[in-house]
Amino acid sequence: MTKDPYSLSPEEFYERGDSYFLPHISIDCVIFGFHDNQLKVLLLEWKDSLRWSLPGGFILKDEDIDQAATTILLKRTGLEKIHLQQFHTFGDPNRDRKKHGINPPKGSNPKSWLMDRFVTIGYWALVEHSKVTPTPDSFSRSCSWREISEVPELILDHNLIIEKALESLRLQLNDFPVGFNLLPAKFTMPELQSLYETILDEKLDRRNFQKKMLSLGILTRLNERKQGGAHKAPFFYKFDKKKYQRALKQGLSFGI
Amino acid sequence: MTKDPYSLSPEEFYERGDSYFLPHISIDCVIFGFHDNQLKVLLLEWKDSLRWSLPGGFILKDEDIDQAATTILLKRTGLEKIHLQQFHTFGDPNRDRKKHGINPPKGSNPKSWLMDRFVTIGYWALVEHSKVTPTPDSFSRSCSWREISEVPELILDHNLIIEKALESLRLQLNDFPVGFNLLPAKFTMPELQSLYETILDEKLDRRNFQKKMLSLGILTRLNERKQGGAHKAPFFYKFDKKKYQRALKQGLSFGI
DNA sequence: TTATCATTGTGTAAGATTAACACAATAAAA
DNA sequence: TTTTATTGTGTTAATCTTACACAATGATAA
Repeated sequence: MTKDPYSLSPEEFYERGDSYFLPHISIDCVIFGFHDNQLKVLLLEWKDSLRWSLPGGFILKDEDIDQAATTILLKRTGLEKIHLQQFHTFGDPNRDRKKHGINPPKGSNPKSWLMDRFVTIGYWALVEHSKVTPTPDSFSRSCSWREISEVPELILDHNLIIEKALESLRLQLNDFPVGFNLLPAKFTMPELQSLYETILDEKLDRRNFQKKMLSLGILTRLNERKQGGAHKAPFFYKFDKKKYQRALKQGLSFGI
Repeated sequence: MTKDPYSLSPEEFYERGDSYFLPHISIDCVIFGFHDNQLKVLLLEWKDSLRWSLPGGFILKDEDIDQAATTILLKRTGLEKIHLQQFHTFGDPNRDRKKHGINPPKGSNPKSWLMDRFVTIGYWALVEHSKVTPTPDSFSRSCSWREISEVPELILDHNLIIEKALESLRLQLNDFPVGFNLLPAKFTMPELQSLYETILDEKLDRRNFQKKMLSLGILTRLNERKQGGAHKAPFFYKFDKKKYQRALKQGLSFGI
């Protein structure tokens, strides 16, 4: 009972994880990144190599659920201080590994707490792709980015969880400029527009988009242009947190 | 184990409710009603008569969480086929009756599963005040409406849960005409406006409000006026579900 | 070296939506 | 019969959104 619960082997975890973690409750994280003009999610490939899943985990008996989600994000990406948005709790009674034909590793307890029905709490996070170090957990052999439109079949209802997360993200995008979290500190207007277009899955007018974004008063244009493209070099911008705080107080509309 | 879990006495429930229900997980419902131009919530008064709480309950081991919430709503109000909106899951590790000085009934097991830490899933519902038959559960001596601004101190974090529910309701109100669920089938424009003003907690222009509502194309004006008021008699309207379905397809904005 | 081309930066006008306000009609009470 | 507060129905001005025009730029092709 005094051992660090995160250093348990998979077998120990199956056998007696429930002495550390709440039974029947899990957390799954949809971690969004943006790279090469594509929206991506972080996925785990299981050691049996046939299954894919979302990064997830469990809640220590005396741990806050947001904290548990933060720990999952940290362990899979190396990132701290990232906003995690709880968006839905999934409680289909068939969320049960047994019912989905998932067996415990050979030699471990087939009556494990992990084989029970689980209610899972969904969180999403927006992270800067380049800052992430994808790190598998002890059940997985790899952790990697997958383009949102090319996500394979995942275990349980994880595909549905991604759908719901994306829906929630789109709604949030209208109320807060969350998209900026996906970009590096310096970005160009075409990059920002491409991000919005990808998340919302619709084309936007370049000129109106720029007007709207600048009118929010939360961007600072740098005296620097992005070189290397085949055409006119666009300016770099940065998201200005101080201006953002000021703008929030005036009750801005971030809808596109 | 074969007994109906909902017919257990409070003592039996404390003692062995966990052979029917998932441990550590509960559901709490914020049931909104509208009466006398006031927004109200349904509360339970405990048998010890010192505490108030939200209507809540637990999830059968093989039951869907939405279904569990539906059952709670039915048992407290007598209403079926009401939309329940899941809005947030509350997972503070101090959500624990012991830590809040709540004791089990005399004679029942002090180590009951019910005294453990619980993660609770919050749902809200909008119901027609006049159709509700407030019904206490076996732990409560009364079930009654309370005006939203006069809610007493509730157990655990139930006051916070109401706050979050109201926040979620306000956001939804901009995306869907949910408010109609709070009114009887026939209502006047001033009544509808008063409802919106109460939920949003702001005054609205009478003429612009009417224009906006009618422009949605989801209301039918009846050839009947509400008599009895001290002044000019306003028309009755009804919410037209067919028109609403048609309007949805065209992607309306319900924002006020 | 110069012309070409796709892209960026900035602006303007029409259309739609929202906000502010005016006045006649009406039902009950004075 | 008059008064009063409220309802029904506009109109106008202000704001926001949408659609589109054109010059400037930086790499590439001629």
